[in-house]
Amino acid sequence: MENKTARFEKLLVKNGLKRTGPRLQVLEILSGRDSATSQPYLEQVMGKNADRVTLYRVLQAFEEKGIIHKVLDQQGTANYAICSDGCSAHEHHDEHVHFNCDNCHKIYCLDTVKIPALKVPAGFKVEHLNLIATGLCASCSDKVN
Amino acid sequence: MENKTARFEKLLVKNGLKRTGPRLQVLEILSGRDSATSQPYLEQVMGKNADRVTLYRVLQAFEEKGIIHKVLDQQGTANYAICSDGCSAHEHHDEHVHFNCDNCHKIYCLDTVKIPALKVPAGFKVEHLNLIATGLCASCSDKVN
DNA sequence: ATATAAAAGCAATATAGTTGCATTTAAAAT
DNA sequence: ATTTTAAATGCAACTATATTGCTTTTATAT
Repeated sequence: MENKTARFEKLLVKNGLKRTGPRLQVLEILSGRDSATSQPYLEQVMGKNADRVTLYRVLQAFEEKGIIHKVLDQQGTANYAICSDGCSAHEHHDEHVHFNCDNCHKIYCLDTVKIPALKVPAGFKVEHLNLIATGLCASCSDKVN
Repeated sequence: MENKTARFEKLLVKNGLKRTGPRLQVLEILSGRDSATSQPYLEQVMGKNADRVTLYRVLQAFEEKGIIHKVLDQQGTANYAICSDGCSAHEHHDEHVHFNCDNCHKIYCLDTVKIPALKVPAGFKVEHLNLIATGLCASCSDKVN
């Protein structure tokens, strides 16, 4: 694999964002995880490397640029995951299913599962769809059996 | 229509809950609305008729008994709506679509729109589905045109 | 009328997120 | 290399939502 940090630096520059410590660290953390990551977790892991407010602003900037997307968990807490290709500042294309495991509480982006089209009552104009499934993830249902 | 308060009182008794002022008022408010109602709104409307904590506990009790269901809005704030028949303390059956209007911010329960079944990756066990659509509700898309 | 479990009230605290402003710094311009 | 400057960070204070422990009140059964 190519140098990861270099890739992240390019990504920042491409989006008109300066190459800063907190930003690189957030990308580093998010890219190393197989599920969406909560703000509180990020805050804890980053420790004193960045102020809480900085973290919030980094996340907001990344979301606006289409670098990450936000998904709320069952408690309403923000979780973030790196976007698939095809997202940009102009539009997110993350209309995949999010799977919320009742056991390990991880939130998986099921990129392969598309949200089916929907018939809504007359007059309603659907702009975006957000489907959250809950249950047991592959790893946890394994353990139970 | 039959006396509404009497109906609510029966509902409480049926669920082993005492007939109290705050509880009746919450039912009164929720039943008079055409969309899900946020905790902050309820708190404001109830004013000094009930303590904040009481309100939270009423909502929690109702949810546990299957009288109301909770849906989080895009900010992660809890909103509540009276359940359709068929919900109970043992299980909720509110797997309808929630429609979140970008303009008036009302959350509609689209009871008639069922969530389509879903194919998920091997190993994942889906327990519940929660589909939130955003866009313009019938009333708001009317106004725009 | 009384007893009692349940509910409500009150105070304090937790958690997530925001705002305004001063300081620092990455990167552009010289 | 230095300087400049817009962008980013840090800090302090604050807001909103939600929770916990404990005391008092009350709906209901006896």
